[in-house]
Amino acid sequence: MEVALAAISGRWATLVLRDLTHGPRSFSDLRAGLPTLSAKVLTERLDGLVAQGLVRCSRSPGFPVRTSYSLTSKGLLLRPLLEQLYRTGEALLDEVPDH
Amino acid sequence: MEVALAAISGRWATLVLRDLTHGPRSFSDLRAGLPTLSAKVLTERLDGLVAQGLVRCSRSPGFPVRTSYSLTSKGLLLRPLLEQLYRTGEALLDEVPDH
DNA sequence: CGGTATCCACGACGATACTG
DNA sequence: CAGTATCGTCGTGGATACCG
Repeated sequence: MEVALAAISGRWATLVLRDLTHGPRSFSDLRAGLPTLSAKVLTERLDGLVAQGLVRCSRSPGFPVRTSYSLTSKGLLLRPLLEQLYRTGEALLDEVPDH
Repeated sequence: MEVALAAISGRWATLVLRDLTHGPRSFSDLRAGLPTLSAKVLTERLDGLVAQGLVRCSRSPGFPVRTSYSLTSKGLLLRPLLEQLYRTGEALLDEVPDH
């Protein structure tokens, strides 16, 4: 469990991973999907995810540079967990407050 | 998803919840199960979980005091998520490092 | 037994400005 | 476009000592 928790640790890492489950995304795509996330933090999260082997990054040559972030096979293992996060969130919202 | 993430936010909150899925636990039980967790942090996590309505606490009268923490119906909703965390953790460990 | 009180360290996060 | 640099805030967590 601690291993899985480390993978999704931090609120933003999880939301970045969710976006990537829908397909490859550029740096700007990710920023557009997470409007309140600063460039610095996004860079930090991506660096961490790449270091953990969950995400890979490819860059186009030339200028301006284009990047493409995508999930590795290891990153794809997180999909069921992300789906369960979604389902559990819905169940919690359905529950009457304070009972 | 953000709702579910909030529920298990923090590494320790999740591990406390896991212990409670096995039944009611006293403060000492929980400490024994999480040896590296300080009393202060355990108290903080429990207070937070109670405030979120996921855990309840009952105290025996007399001295020395005995407490019993258990999951509420809302807390029980987290069970599938905790199981998925376990399964995902195992899958990540099976994966060859760096691929 | 079941906590509090203090203090401190570190990482996550945010805002703003700037660069290859 | 895709970041880096700098600075500051906040929450989580650890250590130690103490209390009802």
